[in-house]
Amino acid sequence: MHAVLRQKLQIHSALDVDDIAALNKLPYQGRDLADGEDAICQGDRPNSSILVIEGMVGRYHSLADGHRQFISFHITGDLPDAQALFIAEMDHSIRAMGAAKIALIPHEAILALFVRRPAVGLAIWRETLLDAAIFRSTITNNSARPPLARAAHFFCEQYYRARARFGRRSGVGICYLPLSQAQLGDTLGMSIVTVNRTLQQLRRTGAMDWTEGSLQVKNWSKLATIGEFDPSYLHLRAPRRL
Amino acid sequence: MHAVLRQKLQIHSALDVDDIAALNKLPYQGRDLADGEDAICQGDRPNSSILVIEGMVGRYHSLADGHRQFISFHITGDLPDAQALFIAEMDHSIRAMGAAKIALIPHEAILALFVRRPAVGLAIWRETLLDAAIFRSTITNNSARPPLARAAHFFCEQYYRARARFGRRSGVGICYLPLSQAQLGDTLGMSIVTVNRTLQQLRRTGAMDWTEGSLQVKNWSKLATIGEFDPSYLHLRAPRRL
DNA sequence: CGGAAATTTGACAACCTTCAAGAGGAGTGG
DNA sequence: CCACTCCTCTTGAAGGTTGTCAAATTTCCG
Repeated sequence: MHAVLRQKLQIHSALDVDDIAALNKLPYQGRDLADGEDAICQGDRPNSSILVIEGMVGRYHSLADGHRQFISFHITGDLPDAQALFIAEMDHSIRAMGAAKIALIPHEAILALFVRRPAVGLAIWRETLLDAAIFRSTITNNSARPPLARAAHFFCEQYYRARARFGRRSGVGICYLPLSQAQLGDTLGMSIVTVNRTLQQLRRTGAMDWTEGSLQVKNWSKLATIGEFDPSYLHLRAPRRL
Repeated sequence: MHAVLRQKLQIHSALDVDDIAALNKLPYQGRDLADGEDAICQGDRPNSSILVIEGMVGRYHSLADGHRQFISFHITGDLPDAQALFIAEMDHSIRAMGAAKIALIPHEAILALFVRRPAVGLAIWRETLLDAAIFRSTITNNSARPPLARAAHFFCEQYYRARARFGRRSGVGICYLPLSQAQLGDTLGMSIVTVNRTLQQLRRTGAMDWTEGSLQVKNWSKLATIGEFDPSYLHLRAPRRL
C-alpha cells in the first residue's frame, strides 16, 4: 500500500526522506471488492479516502430515472476520492469494475500529514488537479465529438494512462479494461446499439480491438488520429519543482 | 480585490485573523478584459492565477477543427485557474464573456502563502475541488440528459451559483448570463438550431426567459424539475471545520 | 443609415435511439 | 451431463430527433 502511493506521488512530485517516512506511517485498512461492489455511495459521508491497489474502480452518478452515468475510471495508485477530502457529502458513487483491491486511509491521517509534511499535501493536491483536467477533457469528448472519435479518444486515454502507470508490463499494446458495452454506453453517452456498431467500425480500421475486458491497441497512431488524442491534458511530463 | 477573495473563501472555510492579514498582503495586478478577450490561452505557461473581480469569464477547449467547447463559467470571487497552480501548461483557455475585470496573483505569492498559512492553502484547495464537482456534473448533464433538461439544468446551475454569491442583489429572479445562443450550443453540445428551439420550448413552459444576456427565472421549482436539478453537488452548505 | 452579427424559421437528410429478436457463453440446479 | 436461465453481444427495422443547409428577420454598432 505505502509503496503504491509513494510511487504514484513520485511520478509528479519531489518528496524527501522525511516526506517518505511520514507517508510510510499512514494508517490504512485494506479491502477487497467484488465486481460491481460499491466502495462508496452517493450521499455517504465518508471519513476515509480510497487508494486503488489493484484492479479498476469507476465513479458514477445515479440519476433519478435509475440511469447511470460513469464519470471516470481509476487504476493502481489513483486516489479516486481525494475529491471528497473537503466535501461533506459524496455527490457520486465509486464501484469496482471487475474484482479490485483498495486501501482506506482516514481523512484525519491525511490532513495531519499536510501540517507536518506540506510537500505531501501539495503532491496529493496535484493529483486532484490532474483528475480535474481529465474531467474537462471528458466534457469536451462527450459533448463535441461524434461516436467514432469519442470512443477512440476514450480508449486512447485509458491506454495511455495504463501505460504511464505500468509501462510495458501489461503486455505489448494490451490494457486491462473490464467494462461491458452497456457500461461503455453509460460512459460515453451513447446507446448500446450505437456502442456496438461504433466498436465494429473501430475494429474494421485495424487500429484496435476490445474483447473480454482487454483493450488491444494494434495501431496507436491511427487510433490517436481517429480520436484526435493529444495527451498533454494528462500532464504526465515532469512539472516544476516545488 | 482582497475583499473579493476573502469573502469567497470565508463562505466555506474558517480563516483566523492572521490568515486574513496574510491574504490582504497578496500582491496582484488588475486587468480589464473586453468581451471575448482571452485572459490565458491553451498552451500558455502562466505564472500568475486569475481571480474574477467583476463580470464573467469562461473556460474553453479549442479543437483541431476550430470548434470550441465551453467547459465552465465563473463569476466574482472565482479562481478559474487555481487549476493551473501545479500544472505547467494550460490545457484550456479562459476568456471574458462580456466585459470583465480580473486580478492576476503571482503563483509564487500564493505558494508562499500556503507555507505560512496552511488554512488559506486548504481553502483554495477546497475551491478547486468544488470546481471539479461542477465538472463531474457537467459530464453527466451533457452526456445523459436530453436537450430540454440539459438546458434547464445549465440555467439552474448558473442561477443558483449567482444567487449563492450575490444573494438577491442581482434582482428578483434575475441573473447575468451574457452568452450568445451559439455559445450556449458550444457549452451544451447542441447545434444552434436545436438551442434556439429548446429555448422556445423552455419559454413556453413559463419557467424562465433568457434575453439580452440576462436570465430571468419565473418559476424556480418548475425549472428545477425540468432540469432534474439537485444543488447538493455544489456543496454550498457549510463543511466540517478544519 | 448600412452592414455585420444574432436570432428565428423551414425543409430535408442523416443519424441515433428504441424496439425486437437471435446467438453465444457462463453459471446453476436437476 | 444436460437443460435452463441470465447476461452480453449482435443484428435488423422503424421511427423520432437532431444536425445541416438555407434564408428571412431582427438587433446591434459604427
